[in-house]
Amino acid sequence: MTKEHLRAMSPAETEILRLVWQLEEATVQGVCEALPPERKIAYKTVQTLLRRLEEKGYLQHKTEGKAHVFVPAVHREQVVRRTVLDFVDRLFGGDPKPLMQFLAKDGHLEAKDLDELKKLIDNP
Amino acid sequence: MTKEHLRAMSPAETEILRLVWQLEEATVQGVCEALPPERKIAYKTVQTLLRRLEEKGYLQHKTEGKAHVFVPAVHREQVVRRTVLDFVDRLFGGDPKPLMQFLAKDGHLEAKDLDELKKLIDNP
DNA sequence: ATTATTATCGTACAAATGTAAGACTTGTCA
DNA sequence: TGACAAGTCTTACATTTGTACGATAATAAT
Repeated sequence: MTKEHLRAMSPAETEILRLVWQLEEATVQGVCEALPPERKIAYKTVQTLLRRLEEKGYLQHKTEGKAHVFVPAVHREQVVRRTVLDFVDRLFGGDPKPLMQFLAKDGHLEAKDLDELKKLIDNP
Repeated sequence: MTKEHLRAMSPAETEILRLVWQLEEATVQGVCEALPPERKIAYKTVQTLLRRLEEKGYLQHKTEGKAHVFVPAVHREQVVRRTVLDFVDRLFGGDPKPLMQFLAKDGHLEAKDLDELKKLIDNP
């Protein structure tokens, strides 16, 4: 259970890790391109963030050509779980209901999504 | 709208601010007592955190006896909103659905809560 | 092969964060 | 009214975070 020892990611790191998950595997370039255009952040900075994520154990890399290709080193689900629970702890003292409520009324969900969600609630 | 200028709270600050919300108003003492017993953190540290929250504009204080009584300076709903949306942005790229899903199946919700939630979904 | 391109690696550095101790002040109780 | 307890105010300090540059190394193009 290596997972317990993972130091928490910082917000900026979280942002980057999400992109690696999305891309499944990614070079620095790749991440840079996947960034929302309004998010101005230097190549070198992304590089640093990826390196730190690797140091912390969230990513690994293989070398391909001259570039590093980063891949997740722990399951996304696991990380999401820890991160969300921690967030709920800090902001709501561990009670997820207020968060659900907020999302249901303020979370910009489409009717379709809400429907899906109800199904999800019914068969867990 | 003063609200836009609020610097983000740090995780530790969030934890403390939540307690002030819970208590409605609180002294350093009060917050210390409201902390979960497993959370070991010095009086002086709580004091620092409260001061920083005030510097950042989340709290104000009045003096009562020799102690400061801290009270929220911005609406909780507002802060929660910004904080949650920011969180969803970083971890899910702005899509709240995965978060809802996680909460629905992994969020330790009681059947009763889920029911409530469904009602909430139906009349938003 | 020489050059241009593109990466990485090591380094930097100010600001924020988590954590708290020491000095000084002020109500409070004997 | 003077000592004491409980506060605040000032300061500290190691770490982490956000942001990035310069030197160097590897690959691709000519």
